[in-house]
Amino acid sequence: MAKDYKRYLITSALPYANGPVHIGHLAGVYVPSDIYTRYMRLKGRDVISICGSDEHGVPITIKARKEGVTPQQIVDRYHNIIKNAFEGLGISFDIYSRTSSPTHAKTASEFFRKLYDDGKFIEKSSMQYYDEEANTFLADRYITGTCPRCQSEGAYGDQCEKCGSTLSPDELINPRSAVSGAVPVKRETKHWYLPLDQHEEALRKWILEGHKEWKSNVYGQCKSWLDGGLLPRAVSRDLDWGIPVPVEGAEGKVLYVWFDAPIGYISATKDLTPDWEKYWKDEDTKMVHFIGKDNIVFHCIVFPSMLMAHGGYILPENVPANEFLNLEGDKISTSRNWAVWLHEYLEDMPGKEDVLRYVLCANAPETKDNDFTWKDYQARNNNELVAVLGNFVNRALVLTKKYYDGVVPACGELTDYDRETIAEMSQIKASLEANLENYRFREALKDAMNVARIGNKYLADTEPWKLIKTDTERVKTILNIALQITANLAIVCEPFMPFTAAKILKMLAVEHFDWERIGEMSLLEAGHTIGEPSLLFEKIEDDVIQKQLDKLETAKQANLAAAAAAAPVEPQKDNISFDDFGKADIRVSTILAAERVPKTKKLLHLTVDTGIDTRELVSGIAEYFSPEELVGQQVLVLVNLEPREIKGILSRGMILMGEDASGKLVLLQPSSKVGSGSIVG
RNA sequence: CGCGGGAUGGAGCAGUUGGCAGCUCGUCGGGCUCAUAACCCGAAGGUCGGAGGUUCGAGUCCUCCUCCCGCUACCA
Repeated sequence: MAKDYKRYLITSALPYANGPVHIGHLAGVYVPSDIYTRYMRLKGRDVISICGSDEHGVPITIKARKEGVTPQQIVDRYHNIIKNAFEGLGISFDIYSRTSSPTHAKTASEFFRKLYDDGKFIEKSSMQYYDEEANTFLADRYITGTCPRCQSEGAYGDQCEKCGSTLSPDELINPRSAVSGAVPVKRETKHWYLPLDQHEEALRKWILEGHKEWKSNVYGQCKSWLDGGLLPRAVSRDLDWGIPVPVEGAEGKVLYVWFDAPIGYISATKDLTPDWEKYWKDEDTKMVHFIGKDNIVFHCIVFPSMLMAHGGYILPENVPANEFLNLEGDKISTSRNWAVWLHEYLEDMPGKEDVLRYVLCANAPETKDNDFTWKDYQARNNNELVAVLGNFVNRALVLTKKYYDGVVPACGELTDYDRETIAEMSQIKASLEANLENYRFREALKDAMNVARIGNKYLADTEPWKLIKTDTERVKTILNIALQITANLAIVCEPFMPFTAAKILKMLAVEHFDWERIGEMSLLEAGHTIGEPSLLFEKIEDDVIQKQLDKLETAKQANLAAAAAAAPVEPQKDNISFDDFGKADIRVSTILAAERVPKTKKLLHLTVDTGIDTRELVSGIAEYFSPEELVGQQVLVLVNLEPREIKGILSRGMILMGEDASGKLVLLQPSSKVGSGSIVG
């Protein structure tokens, strides 16, 4: 903190170009980074703000295949939507680049090659699943099959969502490619690994000893990784979309998107300025990564390891990662279309860019996940922006217009009360700057709003509208001070609400105020003529909010319908003989006891009377049934299924359930009670 | 026993090294009328997720537990 940096390099997480940007991205990354960058610029510091689209990786190829277009068409579409939306909100990157640019291909390629030539990689061959129809190797996530633990369908190669167990693709029963549906085959493939373990000590010293001031979520996450021991990490993939691995015999292989993406920060800087090296390689540069919590490990462990392996680069001085923003109580989800999309907001709410910036900053998930609701948005606009900020500015300007025809009156003798108010104003700057320097943007925004609060209180206490009848000299001083406070607002709003700051300046008929003058009461000279007052913010009525809520509801319904339609009825399985069927022993059983399996989300530990015996089994149905409602129910149990140990409990059988396309489970039970042990067949 | 973060008046959040529990919004009462019925003052409302412990003193430190979120390495 004590160090005096000569220049600042601000990066914001590269948005992945398989969808537009939503309010979660904004609140977590782009609004804070823009506030910080604007503040740095206002302080007159040498600062550049870097961002761009992250355009490689498997999900983009999948999306392209689904839509029958090329990956390039996908990324072109979203790159443009994202870039324009950022501009619309006043996010002031010095450059918004993209990882499909020629500069990036060259930079990433050279970066890899340097590490390769210096022997920084490990080469390893392994057998991986390959989809012969789609001609592609399959990431774990893109292999589905039956879970070996809980027998449920649709488990992924890395995890079963039903029972929560962590899997490897080899364990899946009847593996299928999620890309084409084909049965995948094993093929040998060679990849390069970055041995993170070799950088463990350096990382440990750098973060755990050198950066104890990092946010607790970031520091804790890093500590946990470092304490757990790092492993070599693959940095290449078998894919035809991305930066080719620049090594002989590496045809058909590209750089892993997480190797390629952070280098995007470097190549974007190159596109911005020929002086890029002084930002990346000079110890006097302070680099700050703005990211969401899902990115912590890549920006604190993987990318720094890459930079250290390469040599010559500086490491980030801070990584102020935010938590997540929810929407109306539910997780924001691109695939479920549960989001407020920035480009749509800008269309639906023209002229309300700063309202969104304000709400997202005031409610930013700085220490924990927060919730965005349209009602809260409306309340903050109406009760804070309109009532406190907009109203004060309007009062000061309208009174000046009315009493002095828009000419700033001279400040006369000060009363004790004036001096108190001026003293309060003089304290704003230190607090505001300390909060901004330490990434406490919510608190900083409060400091800025306090200026308007001070102004409102000052007018209420001095009552110029009464004094104008008795003491016109005094009113001049009061309005002079009110106008100086208004001028101060123009400065303090700039990092948070640039559109509003510009509007205030225009109304004051002033070009610019220097940031360093915050707190001064001589910003406007007596005799200066101000411009026409207009409203900074307008009230947002219920119907506008209702429209947005309806829109979300529509998205939710459409999404449910689409999910049902997109998930067609499972095709019929291969025929079996009567004998095969006869092997299955299904009995009507009664549930005697049920309790949750501790530390799991989905598992219930059941005791059932099968008629044959009383036995224990574990079932992944806890999300749909509470233990209480199950006790006493009759269900169908496949009793001669091979017993399996789940979470330390031997499960002897499987409850048969009906499952719809959304994964919702229902009990199958006899239409009237029959004896336990009754045969189903 | 996988790891990390979180839980504080009705809502959203602060709470630095342990020292009288704060802020914004909402609610109620009052004032004001320049202002977008906006503004100003006052009040009510919290056993700080639960249980135990350390201490003269715990929201804060220790132990255990519950719930929410994220990560768990081929998930961007």
